[in-house]
Amino acid sequence: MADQNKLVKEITSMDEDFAKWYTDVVKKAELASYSGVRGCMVIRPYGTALWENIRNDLDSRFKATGHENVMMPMFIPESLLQKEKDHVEGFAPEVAWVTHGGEEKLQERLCVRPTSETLFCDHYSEVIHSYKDLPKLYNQWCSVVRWEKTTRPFLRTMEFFWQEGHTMHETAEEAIEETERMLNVYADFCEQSLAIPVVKGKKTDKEKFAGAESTYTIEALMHDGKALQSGTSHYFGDGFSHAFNITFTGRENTIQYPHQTSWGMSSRIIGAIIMTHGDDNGLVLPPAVAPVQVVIVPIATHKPGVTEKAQELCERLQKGFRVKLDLSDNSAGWKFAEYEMKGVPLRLEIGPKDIEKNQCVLVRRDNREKSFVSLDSLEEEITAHLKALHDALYQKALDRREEMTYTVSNLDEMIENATNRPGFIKAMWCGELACEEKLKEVAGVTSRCIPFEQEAITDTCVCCGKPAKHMLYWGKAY
RNA sequence: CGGGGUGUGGCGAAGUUUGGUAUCGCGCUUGGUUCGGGACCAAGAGGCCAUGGGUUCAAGUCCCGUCACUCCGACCA
Repeated sequence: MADQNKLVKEITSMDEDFAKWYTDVVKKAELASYSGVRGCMVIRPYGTALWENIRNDLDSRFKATGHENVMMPMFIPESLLQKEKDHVEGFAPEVAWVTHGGEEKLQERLCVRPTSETLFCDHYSEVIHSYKDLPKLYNQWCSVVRWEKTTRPFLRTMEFFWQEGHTMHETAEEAIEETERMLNVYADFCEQSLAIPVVKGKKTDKEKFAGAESTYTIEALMHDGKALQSGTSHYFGDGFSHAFNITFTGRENTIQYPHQTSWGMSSRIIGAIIMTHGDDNGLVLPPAVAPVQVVIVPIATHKPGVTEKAQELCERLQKGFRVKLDLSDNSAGWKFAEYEMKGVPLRLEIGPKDIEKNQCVLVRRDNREKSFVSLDSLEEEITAHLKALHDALYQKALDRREEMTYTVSNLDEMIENATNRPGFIKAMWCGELACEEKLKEVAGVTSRCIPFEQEAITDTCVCCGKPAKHMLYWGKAY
């Protein structure tokens, strides 16, 4: 009653301390907990169920675009990693090495995969011989290891879970098309399933993936105004093909090198969900991936018939939704708070008064609006409310992003904005690395992407004043 | 990897300044009463105070090291 809007007292409010709010939500919603291994987390059942839903949704999108799943080794011999120069330079500082097998020192050390381009390439060199073998459209679900200095649950851990697609194509055009196609798959997934609006674009050379010719990205804006790269798609050209000697006989009977792509989305996206939709009462989950879409809280279970009615309702709804019935002897109020903290989209309350009137109470997580719903039309109501909730989450996130997106035309404005207002900053750029570096130094921002949707703000670079080539999104990033 | 902070039952903390054998709240167990926004009563269980050394008759407390977590930078999905 002291604070009507914040019913869950155990979570630090966002305004007070966003970083603490984040870890509170991760812990209180039982998504993950720290493990005994430095920088690695235990993803708890609720977090795992969320990841499985994300995975199944994405996987079906990959299948629909013609991809097949494979499983590669988790070790990479040093010589294999060394084959592509830019790639190894990019990853060398953060790979973990296996030097012993049992008691014996290995002749060649093995790295624990930080990403699997080299393994895929090694395999592709064996299985690709003719243009008829192309395209190869492979994906793998796995975990990878990067020896990070600083870690945070989901956002940056030493081991993280992801999928990595690796494809080979006959022509550059086809590969570029694939790179763009998969970026769109990610963007659609974020918007349709996670209710997270994203900006699609291309990374600058400074920010692109080690070994890639070009890197595409989807960038999302978190509640605190920091950007989160939510998925990437890379076009490699034929650089790795040359390095790994992958060749095929083309249609004209000549030896050719295939063109490659890779693309990935990681368990970091769970961090994006938390920081896009969460509020001071905890997690808010988009219905498409929520482990529990509807929780049923029976009221006054000691009264005759209540438990039975709740069970009956649960069985009925399980046919169409992910439903949980909580029959524990915690108080109703405790349960309300608990499932709000865990972000369950809809709550149904059913008590003696409802049973009399053949209704139940339906409460939405995002705005906590209550309505009385007839049991006769419950399925329809739930479907409609889940849809409305998804749309509201998306719209709210989009509105916030727009509110927190600023446009600047010179260096003073850039510094003033970056210092005082968290969010995306749109500004023109000449294309020079020096300007990117200077902006990082004087304003603390990095280029997030060169958006596909370009606007002409001015015709000069925000930093040096020379003629501008592109409009970029800038910001501080996770 | 540089700078700061923190480590005490499962969780959150007090106790550290000024050494004297560990306290509180929540949670947990059992029984009972409750039940429409984190219920109440009663009785219990649970900690060699992160870790390794050192000082001392005596260390949660003082000294040195290590580890983990965390915040701010640098690096990165």
